[in-house]
Amino acid sequence: MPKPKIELTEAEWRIIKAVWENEPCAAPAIQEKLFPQTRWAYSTVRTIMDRMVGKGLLTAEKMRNLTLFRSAVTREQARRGELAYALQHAFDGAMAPMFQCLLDTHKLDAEELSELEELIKARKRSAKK
Amino acid sequence: MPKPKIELTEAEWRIIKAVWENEPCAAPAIQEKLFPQTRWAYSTVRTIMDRMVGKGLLTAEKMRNLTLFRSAVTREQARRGELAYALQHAFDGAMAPMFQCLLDTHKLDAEELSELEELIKARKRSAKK
DNA sequence: TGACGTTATCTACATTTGTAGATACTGTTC
DNA sequence: GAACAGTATCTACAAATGTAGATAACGTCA
Repeated sequence: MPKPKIELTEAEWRIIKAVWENEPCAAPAIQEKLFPQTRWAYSTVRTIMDRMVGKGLLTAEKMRNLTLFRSAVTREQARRGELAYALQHAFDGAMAPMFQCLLDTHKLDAEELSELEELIKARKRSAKK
Repeated sequence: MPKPKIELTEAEWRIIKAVWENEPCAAPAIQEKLFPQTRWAYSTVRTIMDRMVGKGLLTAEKMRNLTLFRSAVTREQARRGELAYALQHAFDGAMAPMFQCLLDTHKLDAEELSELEELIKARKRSAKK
């Protein structure tokens, strides 16, 4: 069965995104990469990453003096987890109100709306067959 | 200006939902209402509610021996906050991938898909004028 | 006015998260 | 083999969150 409930904190999101883009990678590289935005010290990054390994969000493999990290959940899984959280808590599991809110809040131009329509049509087609 | 960044924890969601449905209300009532699902003690509920007042999520008004609580953010605001969090962190602000993920993850039948299409069409109309 | 049920207040403690300094180790290069 | 740069480990601490017991105060009804 799939990973149960994937939920990431803000810091964890930052890190796993960097990992996805550099996989496999060492902690110092991630720290450097994030430093401009976060100003985090190496030990900060490393602590979070180690904790993420404990949670099953990353895996670590030690080679000589280097620890290589890899993501243990895919971007899709993480995204789904985040959406599931919002859907469950804020919308009691009801999709329509969620879409409604999304459409109400984020002003999309006609073109973007058409794009969404396309997505739905595509889904309809694939569901039908 | 509107409330900056509204983010609720799981426990806070539970409570504010109960408040929205009973507003204005006293803490003991909320505790009783939630007890079947949560098994929380009165002091647990009360502590969370007091902290929520501190965060500006609820307001409290003391009358004699009773404290009446009211929500300080609307359901819509809270929903928007939750979606904004997901959109920002999981999708880097891009709506289309978010919709895509939503459609991929939660299987909707033809009817529900049409409903969504309707929502989009309605939005198109109102945007046009 | 004393007892009782209701509500409130205080204090406490474990866990998780954010943050990082200090110190130790390792492999490489004179 | 001493120095050094790069990496890792350990320890720490504050804030936020989840959880609740113990105690006090209030209002009401005999």
